[in-house]
Amino acid sequence: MWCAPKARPSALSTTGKRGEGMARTIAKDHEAKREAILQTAARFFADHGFDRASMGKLAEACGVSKALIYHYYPSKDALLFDILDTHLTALAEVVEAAAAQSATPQERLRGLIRAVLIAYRDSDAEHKVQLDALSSLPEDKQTHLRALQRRMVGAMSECIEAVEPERFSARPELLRPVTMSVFGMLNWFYLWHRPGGAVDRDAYADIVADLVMGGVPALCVGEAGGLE
Amino acid sequence: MWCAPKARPSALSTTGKRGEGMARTIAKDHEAKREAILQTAARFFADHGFDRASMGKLAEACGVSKALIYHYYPSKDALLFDILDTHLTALAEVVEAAAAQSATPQERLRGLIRAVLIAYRDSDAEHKVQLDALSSLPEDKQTHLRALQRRMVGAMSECIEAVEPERFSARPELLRPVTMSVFGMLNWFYLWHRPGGAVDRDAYADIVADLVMGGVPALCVGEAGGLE
DNA sequence: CCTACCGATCGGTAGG
DNA sequence: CCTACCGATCGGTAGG
Repeated sequence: MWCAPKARPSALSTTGKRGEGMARTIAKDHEAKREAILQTAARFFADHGFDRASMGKLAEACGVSKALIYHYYPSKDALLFDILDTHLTALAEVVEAAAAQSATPQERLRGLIRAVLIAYRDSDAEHKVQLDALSSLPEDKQTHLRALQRRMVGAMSECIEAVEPERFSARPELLRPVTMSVFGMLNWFYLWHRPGGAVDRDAYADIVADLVMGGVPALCVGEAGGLE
Repeated sequence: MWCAPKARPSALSTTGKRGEGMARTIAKDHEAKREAILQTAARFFADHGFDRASMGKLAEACGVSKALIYHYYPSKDALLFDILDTHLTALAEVVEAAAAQSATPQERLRGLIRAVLIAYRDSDAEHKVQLDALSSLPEDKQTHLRALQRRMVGAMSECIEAVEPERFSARPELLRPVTMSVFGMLNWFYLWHRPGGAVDRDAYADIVADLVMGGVPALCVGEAGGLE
């Protein structure tokens, strides 16, 4: 991370034959600094909006120069991608682990919903950035990230289906809307939740779980739901 | 519709007309032009993101000069505000009208949910712009718009409460999270719904209504979930 | 790891 | 002297 070309001995030195000679040690705190930038950037982008947040102001918020950020990331988009990739990868793993728990379907679904909200706790910024800026990424980057989202949706979908298998085998077209309803409830949470309020994340996880588990049996089977 | 500046059947195309000899009147189509700009802008801001959408490109999409847009609106922010104010005012009126219907609480809630989704049908662009850009408006403008949102939330909240008054008087702190859950489901809809799919807006309205009306009685009052 | 810059483009406004 | 507009360009600032 710090190059000192002027101080380096010339190629005439005896070690020159071996090429680079001494291996440049990668700074011990390289990774730590990169991660610090990543986290600060997520917060900064979330607070100001990705487009309005300039790299210069971000550098200021990080307490480093703009050039340093460009030392770690080749572009603003690359920084955004790393934020979202790190976030969604962790999230997909959490969700799939919770979905693989051996328990009753009810307990597993409740645990999964709880796990998502807990995972969101320390990722409000990343979550917001995702909603704000994911679609401004180049298509191939988007494809990769949306695949991670799809893993989450798939795991949730299976857990929901397992709670009422007969109903969803009778009305399979209901599974996707119900799954998306759950994500709607969860992904909307950060917009109205105020820490310290009467309903914390665990309490809200139970509300969501109760609504879906209590509501699915009430889904009207009789009425022909809107086939176009 | 507005993307092709060559053949515009629109109200904005009077520019090229000869019309010599005609006295300049106060444009009869002034209001029509303003509304055309408003609608095109909503679509354009939704598609490209408010910050990335330049006034120049918007003018191009409208088939007019940038200066003409500034003739109607003093600033980009003023245009954004008019989009959101028009949208949210109409929405608040729709919601309050549906909430005032005389019917059983169940029918009223179902009708309200349906009314919101139908109102969203022709306002996907405005809805998206709201989520994308409302918070970038100056504070006083935000305050005015958030008051409109609060009217919607209030009407929905009352309709939900009326379905299970005893439960919510026993656990009043549940009303807000349940209300927000419903808006989460509704406001998330546009992100996954594809027109022509198996579940259209009316069908989804019924799903949401069933989930909340079936789910609220299942909300656990104590510690363990009360599913019967 | 910074200062010094660039090509381009931004939102907004001039004269006529 | 007005309203309704356009071609051209302003001073600043963006990402890099």
